[in-house]
Amino acid sequence: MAAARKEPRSNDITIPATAYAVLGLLSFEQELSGYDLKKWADSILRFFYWAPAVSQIYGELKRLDRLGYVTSREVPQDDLRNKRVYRITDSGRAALTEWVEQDDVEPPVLKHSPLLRVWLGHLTTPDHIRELLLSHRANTEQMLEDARKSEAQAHNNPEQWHYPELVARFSMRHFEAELGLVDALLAELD
Amino acid sequence: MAAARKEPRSNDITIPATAYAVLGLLSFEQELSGYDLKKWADSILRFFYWAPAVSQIYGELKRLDRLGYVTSREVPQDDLRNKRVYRITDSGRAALTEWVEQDDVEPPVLKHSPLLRVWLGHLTTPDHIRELLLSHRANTEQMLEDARKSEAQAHNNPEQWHYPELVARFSMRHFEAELGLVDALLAELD
DNA sequence: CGTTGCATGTAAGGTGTTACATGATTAC
DNA sequence: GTAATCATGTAACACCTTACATGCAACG
Repeated sequence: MAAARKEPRSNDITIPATAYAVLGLLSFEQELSGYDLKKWADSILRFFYWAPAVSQIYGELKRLDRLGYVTSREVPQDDLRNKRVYRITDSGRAALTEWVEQDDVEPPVLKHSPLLRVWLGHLTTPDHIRELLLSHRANTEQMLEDARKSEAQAHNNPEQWHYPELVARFSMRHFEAELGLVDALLAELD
Repeated sequence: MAAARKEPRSNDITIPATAYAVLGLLSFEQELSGYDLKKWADSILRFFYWAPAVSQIYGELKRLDRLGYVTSREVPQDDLRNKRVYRITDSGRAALTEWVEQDDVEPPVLKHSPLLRVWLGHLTTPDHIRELLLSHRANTEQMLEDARKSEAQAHNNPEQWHYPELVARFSMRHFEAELGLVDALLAELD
């Protein structure tokens, strides 16, 4: 008998993690526009997941709408402009919860291009590699700083924000750890 | 004046990092088949980058061939079966080196779905979240063990393997750090 | 005798990006 | 007055995966 494959749960249509990420953003706030969602994703999600392109967010919203996971309405903006705000439905919240509780945890995906370059160090000089690592180190420091700000923000917020705060702290430490790893590697380069 | 965008260097056709990863594998060994490359990628690249599907490897090889970055020849296998082995060309080595030395370092991409789920913890119970983290922890421990083996292998090998050894050690520490972060998060869950 | 490894590829489809199009308002 | 922010979307394309097709050899 064919071994249990994907274990499609109940009435689940499988949608990508990105869709759940967008739905997840909507599970915190009342109503958000596609534009709002993009800003949010950029300011929070990018630390531990990643920030989808604007166009993809609009696409995902359309999909979520088709599935009945969100509803939307137009709110008048200025004069002639309208904006469309989205709200998660009960069905959407249920689907999202099911996804969160899903016991089959995919491992994190890491694509560390700086390291990929280091791995190919035999093609260039140690100086180049060192420079590359320092550049990566600077990027990481920037991320760490941003993550710290994000953590501070999450800190003074209602109960619902407990988990985001924990995750923000995790991210902070993650970037701190990365700095340590880079430094150790730099030290070993000699 | 339009700000410098992608800085297309010299005669560079931009090919994805994956293509360089495959080319990189070929920069160590003399000749490898698509099949060999897949095994390699699975056993090494996956720790800090990621392992492309078999079919993609064949696709990338075709592209690299078109670009003149690799050459191939058929070697008779058993009876009727042939296998095609690839070898990096001087032009390929030059292109790869240029890529390694490129000063515009893209940051690592992390898609941490377990954390994404934790972030949405308000939708479920702390027990579920704990379970999820323990599951992720077990996966990480497995990766750590594998990375250790890989590091040990890289250790007793010729000069060229110095950088892979450093990277293997980085990966080891990376997974150790991840375990630490998960444990800290678990502790804070109370 | 069934599974795994060896070995190579095609086809289809989903995921995600960039570029483009449009246009108002606000800030420097 | 030029750029940035707000605001939404389409189209084209690149990337990558799964499923499929094929078939021998070796191991248990």
